[in-house]
Amino acid sequence: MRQQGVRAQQREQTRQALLRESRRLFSERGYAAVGLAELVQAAGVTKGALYHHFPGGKTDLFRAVLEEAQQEVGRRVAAAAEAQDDPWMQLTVGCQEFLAAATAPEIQRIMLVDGPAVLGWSEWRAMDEAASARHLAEALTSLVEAGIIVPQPVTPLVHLLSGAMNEAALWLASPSSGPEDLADAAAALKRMLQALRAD
Amino acid sequence: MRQQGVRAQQREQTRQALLRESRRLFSERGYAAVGLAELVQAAGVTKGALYHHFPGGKTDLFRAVLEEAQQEVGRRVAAAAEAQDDPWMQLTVGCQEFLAAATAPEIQRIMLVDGPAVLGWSEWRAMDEAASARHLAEALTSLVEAGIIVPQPVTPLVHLLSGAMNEAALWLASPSSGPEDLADAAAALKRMLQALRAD
DNA sequence: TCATTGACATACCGTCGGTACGTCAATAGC
DNA sequence: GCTATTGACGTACCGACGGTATGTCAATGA
Repeated sequence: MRQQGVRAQQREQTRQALLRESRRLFSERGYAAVGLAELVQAAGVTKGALYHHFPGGKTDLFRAVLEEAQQEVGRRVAAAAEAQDDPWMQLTVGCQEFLAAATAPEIQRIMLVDGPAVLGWSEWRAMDEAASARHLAEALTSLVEAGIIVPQPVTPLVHLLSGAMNEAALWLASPSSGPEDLADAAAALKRMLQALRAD
Repeated sequence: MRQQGVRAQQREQTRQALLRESRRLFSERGYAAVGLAELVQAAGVTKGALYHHFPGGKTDLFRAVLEEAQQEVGRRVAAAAEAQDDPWMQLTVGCQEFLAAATAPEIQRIMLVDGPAVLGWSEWRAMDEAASARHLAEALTSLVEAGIIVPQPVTPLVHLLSGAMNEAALWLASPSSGPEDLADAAAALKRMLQALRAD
């Protein structure tokens, strides 16, 4: 199925180079500080190629990079959760995994800082929903239905928890926090989750 | 004390016009979408005036606007909290007030979306700390010392709660949520706070 | 009264995102 | 196998934008 014709092969290669280099540059210096000239040079192509693959220009390219990063996080969280049998453990382990995944430098800035500003909060939120917040919502819903969590609307909960973890990840990755803070943050988060339980 | 000389009076007037119009434009269309030309025209001045008052240019102007917005929120939260006698009520009422204040459209985008992206998360966080998160930290600290909250490091808590409220405010102000969601979000937040109590 | 300075306005520059157009090889049809 | 077509770019250029250097003129202080 792969490599049907030298044409599509080259195409995919160029696209991947663009994605890879832009992700690196965006995460290192931020969306606004990276120019297209530098971007295409790093990828070994020209602006013509960029606009051929991403008609929307810089914004479109960023959108693709963001989606990639978000889905990576989403997969990591889902995988960690599915390794657990107990629904409650799926929630807590998933949250821990999210904290770890969102702390990675190559993810941080793109997903949590530039994302909302470049694409607007609504679109960012929709993408986040599709990639990873969806899992959180599903986990909470099933826990409510199972009676493990006290009955309540899950949507506000998703936003509160999602926001808490996002900010915590930002803090944990910042120079103002040390490696020992991760445990404290995880513990505090666990306590907050515990508060939702019915028993 | 006010109006010492026609000179300082005009100066302050120009500065306020710049601040007011830029805050309006930034909150309406976002930092990146507003050009300096439009900005200075709306304020009735020229770029020379802008760079005279804000040597750092667009970034400096945004920083001043952000600081203004943050301190407004901080004052509202502090005022609401101080109206309460019970320390625990100070915390909960302060959080509710923050939710209300941060939902205002003229605050939202500047404080929660563009802020971290334009100035970087570190600087944004430092300003937030000085303006409003400080109050949250103090309230939590005194509650821990009073034995009302279980002993634990407060810094992670501050970040978790702050992030939760920020994201909740963003959601509550978005078209994807209705006015009835505010009560649900407030209730969920209250439950999370309740989880911190020792009794 | 006059020199100084502060609060701007004007003119200009480099850079950046975006677009129009040209090029050339890979594919498709005969 | 030959040719028409198309797709994947490269090149040249444009307008707009943020930023700066310089000019101007009234308020201030001696």
